Amino acid sequence: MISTIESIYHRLLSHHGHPRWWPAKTPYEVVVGAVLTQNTAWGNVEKAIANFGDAHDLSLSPQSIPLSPEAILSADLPDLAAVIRPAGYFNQKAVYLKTVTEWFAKYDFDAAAVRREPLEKLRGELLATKGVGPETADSILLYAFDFPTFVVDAYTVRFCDRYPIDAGKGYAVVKAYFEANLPRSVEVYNNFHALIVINGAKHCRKKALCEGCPLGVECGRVG
DNA sequence: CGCCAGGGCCATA
DNA sequence: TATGGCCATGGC
Repeated sequence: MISTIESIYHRLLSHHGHPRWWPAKTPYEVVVGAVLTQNTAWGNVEKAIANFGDAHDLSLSPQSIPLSPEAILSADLPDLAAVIRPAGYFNQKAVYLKTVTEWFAKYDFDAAAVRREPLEKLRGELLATKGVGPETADSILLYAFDFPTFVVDAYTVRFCDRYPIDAGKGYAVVKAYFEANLPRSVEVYNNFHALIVINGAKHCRKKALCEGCPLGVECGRVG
């Protein structure tokens, strides 16, 4: 039902406005945020991001590390872990930040160079990177590098469950469902996933009935 | 106090 | 291939 999914998208868009995601200044900051937010509240990610320092500020503590790929690659693991501590799982994520940054190094930390490559090739490389699963890979490709790949996350699954939308089960199946029922558009994929998260965080958190949800009476089914 | 958050890895069967 | 344990902080 193409019209159904699209109508949901437009209802969310008119209700919440243009989301303008991902909240980050640079493509590399999206990459870092995508790893840090794994199973973690965004507020904690913001605290972790804020802990990265300015390379030119000599008053910073020795463990301070600038938010740049070069600095993260050369940083000692314990120091990096200390910086990202508020994001949780800091020992794992410190390693993951290094491995995903090593991937970015293949393109000389150049976002434009990444954008010249085929989507599926990049997706395969990212999925082969330790610490990068399907959601993180698609978040990076869509939000850092503007590739048309739909992001499926916990919010997306809850969203389908509550509406309800029978998008199937499993990451690849749900992703394919959305992509098959929407125009292949970076802007639509970007906005739709952002709106699902924004709407979910506001109205449809886990174990909470949806109150004031713009989607209508169907939304509120707990499944 | 317990539950949960914009997952992914790894061991086991 | 499909579960289940594990990782860890901070907000509510």
